Amino acid sequence: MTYRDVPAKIDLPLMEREILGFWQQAAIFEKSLAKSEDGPTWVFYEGPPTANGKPGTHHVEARVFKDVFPRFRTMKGYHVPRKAGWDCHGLPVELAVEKELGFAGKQDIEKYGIAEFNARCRESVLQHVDEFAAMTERMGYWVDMDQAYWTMDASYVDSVWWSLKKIFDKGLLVQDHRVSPYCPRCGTGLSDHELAQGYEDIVDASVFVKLPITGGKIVEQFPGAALLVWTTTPWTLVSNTAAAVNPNVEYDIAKTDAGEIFVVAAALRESVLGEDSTVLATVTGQELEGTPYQRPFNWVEFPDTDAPIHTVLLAEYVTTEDGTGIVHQSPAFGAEDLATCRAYGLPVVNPVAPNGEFVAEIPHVGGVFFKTADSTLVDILKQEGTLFKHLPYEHSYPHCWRCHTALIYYAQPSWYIRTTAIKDQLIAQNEKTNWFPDTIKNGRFGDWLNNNVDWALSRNRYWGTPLPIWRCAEGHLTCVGGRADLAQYAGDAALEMDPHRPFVDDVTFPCPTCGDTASRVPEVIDCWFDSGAMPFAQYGYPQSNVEKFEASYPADFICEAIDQTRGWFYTLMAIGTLVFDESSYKNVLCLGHILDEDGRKMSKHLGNVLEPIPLMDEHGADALRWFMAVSGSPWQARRVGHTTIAEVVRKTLLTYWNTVAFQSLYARSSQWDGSVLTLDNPTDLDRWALSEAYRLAREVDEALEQFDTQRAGRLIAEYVDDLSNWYVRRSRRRFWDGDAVALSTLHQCLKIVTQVMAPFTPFITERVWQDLFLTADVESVHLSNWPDWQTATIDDKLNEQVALTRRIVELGRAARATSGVKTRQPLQRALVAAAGWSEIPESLQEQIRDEVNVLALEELGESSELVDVSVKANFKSLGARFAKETPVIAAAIAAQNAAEFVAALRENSAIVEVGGTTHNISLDDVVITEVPREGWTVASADGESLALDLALNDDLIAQGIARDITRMIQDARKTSGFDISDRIVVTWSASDANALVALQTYGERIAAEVLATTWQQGDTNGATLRDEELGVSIVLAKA
RNA sequence: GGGCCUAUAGCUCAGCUUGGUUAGAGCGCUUCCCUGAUAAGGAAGAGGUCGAUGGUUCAAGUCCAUCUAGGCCCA
Repeated sequence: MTYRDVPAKIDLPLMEREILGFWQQAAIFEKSLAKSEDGPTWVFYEGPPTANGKPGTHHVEARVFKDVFPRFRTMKGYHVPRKAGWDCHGLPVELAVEKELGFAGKQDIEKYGIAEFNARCRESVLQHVDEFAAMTERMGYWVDMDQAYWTMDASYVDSVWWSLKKIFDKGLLVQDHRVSPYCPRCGTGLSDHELAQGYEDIVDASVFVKLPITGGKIVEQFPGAALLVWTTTPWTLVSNTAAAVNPNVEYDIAKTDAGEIFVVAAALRESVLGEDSTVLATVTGQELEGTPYQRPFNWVEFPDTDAPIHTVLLAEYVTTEDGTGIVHQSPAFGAEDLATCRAYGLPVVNPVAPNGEFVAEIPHVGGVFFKTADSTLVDILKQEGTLFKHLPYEHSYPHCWRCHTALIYYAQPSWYIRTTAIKDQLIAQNEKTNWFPDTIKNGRFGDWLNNNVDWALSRNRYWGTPLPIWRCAEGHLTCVGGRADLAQYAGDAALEMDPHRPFVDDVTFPCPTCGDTASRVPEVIDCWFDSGAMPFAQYGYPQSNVEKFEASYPADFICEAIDQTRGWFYTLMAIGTLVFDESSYKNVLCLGHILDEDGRKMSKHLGNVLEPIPLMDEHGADALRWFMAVSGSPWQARRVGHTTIAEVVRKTLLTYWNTVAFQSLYARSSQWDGSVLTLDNPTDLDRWALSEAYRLAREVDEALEQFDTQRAGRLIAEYVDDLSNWYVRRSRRRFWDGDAVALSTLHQCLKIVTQVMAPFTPFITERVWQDLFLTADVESVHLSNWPDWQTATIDDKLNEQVALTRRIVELGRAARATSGVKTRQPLQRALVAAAGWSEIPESLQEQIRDEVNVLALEELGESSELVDVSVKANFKSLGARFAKETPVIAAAIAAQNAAEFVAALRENSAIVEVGGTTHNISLDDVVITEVPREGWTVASADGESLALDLALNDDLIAQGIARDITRMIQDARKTSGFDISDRIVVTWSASDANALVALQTYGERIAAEVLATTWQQGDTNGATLRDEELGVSIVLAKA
């Protein structure tokens, strides 16, 4: 073991590239897995990024956390396999390819050929995966990309099919006609996820429409009465099927000042009909049920039925928040409408074709795009006198996020997973899950589960896992659980088949029920099912790797950004529960988003995207990683920019590096190489530094157990600062002397910091390990074990004493600053008052004397003629006892003669009298502050004080001059380019009497300090080093 | 429109769970000090109506309500 030369300056990005080479060449990641093979497994699942675009900085964020915890756990002895994964399927990939090929829609794809189109999709995925791989490697995210799972792999599809068959066999995979958002241009339904991206603010016509009542009590009593409905989608009036009211709401039958009679919700009457309207009667919604009315357009034919078409229905969801409290029902275009009308057995009529146009046979609007038809329809309503009011209505309406076509809520056949059937189970699984932060569990995610709707699984698209259901003309369904299963029905050719469209579409077989030919249904599945199936599909389970899967289910840890709440976090839990009756993860870390420097979301559109690789090439991957993990809370949105990243580098990483360089410099200059540690006779400061290092190892350990990287990072930063700016600063002399105990102590402390930092900043810590700590047994910091703090000595009392020492030093510096006497001028004494002072060991007092540059320290407390005592209330203690009376008691305490009061308190307990009542006051009830009397230079804070005696004498002055000269020579050594260990010859002369005394009296001390082997008074003609103020001239030469 | 999160110094953020009387850190700024880790380090200062309003309390940055602004998710 030898210390290598550590340069004071470091090019972080350059160093990182070297380390990447080392890791690869020495296979460190593989060794870290092999080393921990016998340890307990800590299961991590990689959420596959969608390979449909370039990676962004937000991908780095998630990957930092996905790397920190596995590295940490590995150092703690766990085995943490990390299998990479790529999400390959889905509309995003298709759209990217469509754009590349300049396609306008599905017709173009079919013309081009599905096989060719899907081949292009596959290529596109491969290209983007390469970019992700490059980013992943550059940032030092250790994940096995050679064994990555790809959701488009045949074995993966086999597993997905297997799970779908399990769900199908439970009766939970069903086809249904439901209303879902649908893009007429793309010709497919959209997932909720896609929907969210496409809301646009638009202005629609909102209309109040009269529906004349055609029978029943109301119209008998009030002839001409009409229902009044409100809608923002006039085009749906064509297929009006019913009107719905809330059974528990009161409705007014009211007359407008124009003499018309309407039924509207009582709560909305004034706002809709005007304040002048008069109420003729009031009924409940319940009483309106069954009231027949005349529909606005009678162009659509309804099938013959006994169901109550064009009457009033009851529906709890109707509110009186806006509109009229009566909702027009068109079940083909609204999920709630459909549910309400279904309950009454009403038929679903749909005059709009899948391309978004009204079918040709509809008068006036046949062949017109649904949204465009609004104005024509409003005009007709106006002409017929059934339009009551017409207002522009601004709202956000979903559009296709890619082609900006207005979406239509559209009833169409789709395949669903009936997740509502397992809702209670999902809620129970969520209860067992640890969320970080905890608020997601019962908040965002819990709400989502409570409002669970069935999973719309199918997509009428091309590049996706085909839905493995075959259907015959009779409608018998056969769900196939993999290619092997398919081969049972359709022959062995299926075994080797690419299980994508169009190949799978060509496979037919005799229906097992009736023998008719069964062919596959046309749909593919939502790609979110693919990623949610990764716990087993990544291993091709159950077709292969059965043990591997069983040993790694469920996961101990998953981590993604918060937008995955309803994405991957949900699909993982849902599929796990559907297939294995158990959620697939135990702990989930939910990250906040990364924003730009102005707090805006990063988007291509705004041009504020930070590209990860250039960012890391500028600041270093460690810097970016440290920033992500430590700056701010992981689960809160955070701003990232060049300045903020540069700052963390300077503050913590460079301070750490400087300390390492310091250690290396002095160890090497005294031929100390770290092979033998001498820790036998440590100083108090040595004991403190080591004790604090082990405390750090413990506290970082505890913080990371709670996934709290911010706390861990703050602890590390504090320790690095303590080590550098207190331990090293105070121990410099010992390092100059090559003190083996000091070198051993700093060696050990740095080793511990290096280890606890390693999960966060794997590059710089590896560099340091190679330079200082490399041994034959442990060739990488990432193969080392977490520092063993359990058996180490952590001395809390010493820590408190050092903390007090440092506070006193701060007071000393503050007093120096106000005194105007330079710190280089020694002073005779300082007086200190602080609780616990009497126990401060001599060695720590020495630190204070040295830092403050005084010859002696004395305790202030006992010499009462020098001190003023003040006493004030401790509100926390008094408040608990006296509540309302606290302020008067506090005032009474302040009014006491402080000196006598404190004396009484210290004797026993004191008494204050308020309004004739006496109260016992104890020491706990007050805060006592002792400050020196006037005439001293004093600094105090929080009841602790230091006072400087500013009196000077000749000797003190001489010592001050000696120190000035020392400093002058040291400066000259440096500017002359001498090495720190060069010995010198000093020739001096003095023109000032004081200086002469100082040089004579303290010459030996100065000589020792500046490494002078010869110290002589003599001829200094031509000296470059002269100080007129001091009256000193000096000639330096190398010895 | 609904739910959740956030708002503290010029900037980036702690503190809020468990209320206690001078609200902190880092960066930046001014002045000074120290100096063989030195393109570092330290001290002092300027800079805060702790988003707004109201409430609870002897006491509110901290608890409650409402509002405003931003973010996220949903509709």
